[in-house]
Order: sequence, then structure tokens, then C-alpha cells
Amino acid sequence: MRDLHRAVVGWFADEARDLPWRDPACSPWGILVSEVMLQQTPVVRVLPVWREWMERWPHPADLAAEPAGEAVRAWGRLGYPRRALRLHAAAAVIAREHDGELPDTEESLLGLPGVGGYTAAAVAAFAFGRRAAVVDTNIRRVHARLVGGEALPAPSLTADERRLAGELLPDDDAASVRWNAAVMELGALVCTARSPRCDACPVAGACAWRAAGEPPPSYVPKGQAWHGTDRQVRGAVMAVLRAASRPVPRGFFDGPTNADAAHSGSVGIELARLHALAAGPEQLERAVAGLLADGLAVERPGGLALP
DNA sequence: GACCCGTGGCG
DNA sequence: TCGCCAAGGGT
Repeated sequence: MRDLHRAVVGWFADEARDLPWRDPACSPWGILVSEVMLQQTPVVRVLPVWREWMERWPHPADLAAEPAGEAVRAWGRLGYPRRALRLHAAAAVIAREHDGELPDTEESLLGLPGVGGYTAAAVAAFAFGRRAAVVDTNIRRVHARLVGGEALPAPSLTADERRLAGELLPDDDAASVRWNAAVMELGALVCTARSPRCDACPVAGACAWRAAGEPPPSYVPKGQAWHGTDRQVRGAVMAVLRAASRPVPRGFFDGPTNADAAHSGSVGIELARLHALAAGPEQLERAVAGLLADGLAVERPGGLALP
């Protein structure tokens, strides 16, 4: 196992991407923001938005002092805007209950909105240097191939995977942090889901999946439907609200019979997109109701708006 | 465990 | 072109 660690960490030292949240000067808050933004969103799309957030809200209290809608608007098109809402809620908890400083243990981090098992471990490790088993999709895939001999990890995280991650984790704090980051990076750059670059892999010689002749996945991942779904319409409604600087009358969401032209510029464009997309008034109503229930939209005197 | 939640780039 | 995929979390 020593050889495995040395090979992967050595590779990481040479090939790691120079990401701003890996700067030793990056604050724990900056690392938390990056981790939440990176949930299901590629690095290249996160970078510019993360920089804006750090400049605008360098401390949790700065974000907590603003309406949640500002976080949602600044989230832009990263997707899953409820993450912005939860990050804002987390900032409020940190400001109110932790004197504005991030808690530094996995257990306490887990108490923050939007922070689950992965993010709590990642922040404990990368922001505070603690020994924590980080298990994300990259690490799961590397473990599945390298140790399990399978093309892909199980559909959902299993107890066996948690146990394996703990067993592979070096005892030393600093070494464990490097190991977590290195395996994650290996999965992101080399041991990728679709076409792994085994020729560039530092541990190809030890890979159980290669040794087994690279067998195909034992199951077929079910793709998530998108075209024509309520999710797509919710996204289009959110685009309208982000573009609007004042409440948008509810009637404008009911259908294209209303004067889209009443809103000029980007709001009008997003309204037209929404109306072209929605299957009918019932789907629009369903989408709006869902957003209201989730707190991503609120009723204002003039209509619908960000919270 | 099943299901829901956005978005855009790439093979 | 179109399905797959990306540093998950909550219910």
C-alpha cells in the first residue's frame, strides 16, 4: 500500500491543477463555497463564479447580511440553485452560532445546510488538515477499478466503499489530506468515467480492472430525463427571475398570451424561452408552485421574485 | 433505496 | 444528434 500512496501522491505533485481553492491562503469559507459549487458542476464553470463570490462575500457574515435572493442571482447558471439557498443559510448559521468562523470538525460541519457526508469530510480535510475519508464520485470510481476490478462504482455509496476508503487512508493527518486530493484528481484527470487514460496512470500496473481485461460495467446507469420535464421549466422560470430587477407579474407565467414584450431585454428573452418550452399552463403552474415551496421564489406585491 | 433537483460541454 | 456526465444533498 505504501507503493500505491507514493505513486499517486507523486503523480499529484507533478500534475495537479492549479485551482484557487487549493491555494494555502484560501480561507475555510472559500473552500466550503468551492465544494458546494462543485457538487455536480464541472470545475471550469465554477471558477469565474467562485471568484465573484469570494470578492463580494469574503466572509460568511458578508453573505448572511444580504437577502438569499442575492446568493441565488449570483449563482448564475451553475445549476441546482437550491445549493445557493443552502449556502446562504449555512452562512447565517456560521455567523450566528459559530462567531463567523467555520466549524472545524466533520460532525459540526454536517450540521450546516447543504453539507452532507462528502462535503463535511472534504472541508475537514482540505480546510483544516484533518484526517477524514473523502468519498466522492471520482474516488469511488478509482477505488472500484483499482481495487474492485470493476468499471464503475455501485449506483449508490455502499458500506463496503466507506470501509475501503477508510482502510486506504494514511494514518498521518497531512499524508491523508494529500491522498484524498491526489485520488480525487486522478479520477478527474486520468481515471475518468468514459475514456480513461490508462497510459498516463501512475498505478496502471496495480489496477485490478486492467488486470481483469477491463470488463464492461455490470449495470447500465439510468440517464436522467431532461427534455420536456418540469425541471427544465423550473430552470427557465429561474432564468426569468434572475434576469428581472423587479417582481414579475404572475400573469406573465401563465402563458404566451400575455405581452412578453411588456418586458424588454433579457427578461423578455427569458420569458419567450420559457413559453416556448412549457407544455402548457398546468406545467408552468406546477413549476412555479415547486419553486415557491422550495423558497427559490417568493410572492411580492408586484408578482414573483427571488427571495 | 428511490426519486427529485439545473446546466452545458463533449464523445 | 443526443445521451452521458460533473468534487451531492435532501426527502
